[in-house]
This record gives sequence, C-alpha cells and structure tokens, in this order.
Amino acid sequence: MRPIHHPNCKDIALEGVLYALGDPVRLEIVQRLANNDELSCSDLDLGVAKSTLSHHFKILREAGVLHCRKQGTQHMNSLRRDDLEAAFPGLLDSILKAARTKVES
Amino acid sequence: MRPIHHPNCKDIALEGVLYALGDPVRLEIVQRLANNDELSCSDLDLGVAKSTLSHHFKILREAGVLHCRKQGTQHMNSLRRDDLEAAFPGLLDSILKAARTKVES
DNA sequence: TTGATTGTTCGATTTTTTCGAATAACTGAA
DNA sequence: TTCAGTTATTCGAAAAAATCGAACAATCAA
Repeated sequence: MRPIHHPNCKDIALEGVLYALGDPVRLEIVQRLANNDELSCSDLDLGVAKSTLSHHFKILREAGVLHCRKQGTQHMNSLRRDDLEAAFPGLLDSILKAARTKVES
Repeated sequence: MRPIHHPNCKDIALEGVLYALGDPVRLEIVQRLANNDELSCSDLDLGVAKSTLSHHFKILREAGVLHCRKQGTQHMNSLRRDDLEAAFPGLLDSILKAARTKVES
C-alpha cells in the first residue's frame, strides 16, 4: 500500500476544499467529525460501499480537510480545524453552521 | 426552450450550493459576479465551450446561487446575495473572502 | 501460523462532464 | 415581413469521474 499523503497547510486550496465538501457523503463525514475528535471508517455507516467510503476519505484527506492516523488496523480521522482556520479564516465554521441550520429547520 | 427555473428561497439546499461552488469554473463565475451586478455568458471567457458554460450556469441557477433575467437575446445573471444570506447567514461572504485570500497570497 | 478486523486497490459498470453541431429566441436592418 | 446576426440552450457522442464487489494488504490476537 502507498503511504498516505496530507498536503501541508499552505497547499490547502479553496477549490479542493469546496469540491470535497460538495458531496453529500463527504459533507456528512465532516459534520460527524465536527462532533467527534476522531472517527474511523468503520464508525460510519453512510450507505455506500466501503471502497467508495475509502475514496471519499481520500478526497477529503488530499484536499487538506482531514488528517488520518494509523492505529493498528484502523485509520483514525480528524478534522484539520486549525490548518483550515489558518488557510481560510471562518470558512469551516460558517459551513458547519450552515449545515446545522439546515438540520434544525 | 424550457422556461428557466429558480428555486425559491427556502428550497436552497446547502449541498446544492457547495456542489455548485465546488467547481473551478463555477467558483470563478461567482467571484466575478461578486464584483459585477450583472453578467451575461458572453461577458465571460473561461476557456470552456459555450455549451459547457451554459451547463455551469444552469447548475448555479438551480442551486439557488444566481438569478437569471432575459434581456433580448442575452441572459443577465446576478448573485442571489440576499436569499443566500437568509438561507445560510455568512456563508457566501466567508467563501468570497476565502477566494480573495487565495488570490492575494 | 491462523483467523478476524480494517482499509485500500483493481477492474468493470454507471453516472457525470465536456464538446461541437444543430436548434431556438430575439433584434435590427433591408 | 423576411433575413442575417447575436446569444444561449439542447442534443448526441466521447471523455472523465464515481461507484461497486472482489481481491489484496496490513495489523493484531489467539
């Protein structure tokens, strides 16, 4: 298997972030990570094949939205809140807020 | 030709907006509309076929991001700032700000 | 070493995007 | 009114991307 890659902070691109969040499954993943420090793929049941879920995590990872840490057989994922805040101040918060707004209404 | 459709304010969905903005051509269109009250398709030269551009405008329109007004043979497009602000307060501003941040750096 | 668990990779299918050509809607001039 | 010019959409085919199940890889524990 190839080593997993994370872009460094300054290489996080807005287009990549918006593309990553512009998919309902990936947006759901990000919302759940906003409420949980770390989640593994197996913590999520989003109605897609596990190969597809793996693909979604890769998109999020390579966009710089989340960080992945190997722990045994599991891959623990967490939001790169600080890096995103540094790159695009206020952006993640406003999107998470918008996502909550929608659910509440 | 079919009549053009715009979702009403309460039917603007976050997923649709993020999906619409998660494409470089469409993000560029939105950025330009942020600086110009109205633009027609012919005002933009973004390096894609005109049929593709028409498709991008349709995505943005149906997501509720912009409004289209026919004026003769032209279709004048404008950002639905107020409706987006009502649906997701602060969201558009933070994205436009992020887009500017990137350009400046 | 074996079996169980967790994810990734591969190949095929389905869906989406993109393009150029044809069509439609409108305007102004002849 | 008809004809050419402008603007944008629609159509059908080709290219690109997403999705799935099966096979594979990595790790741990018995």
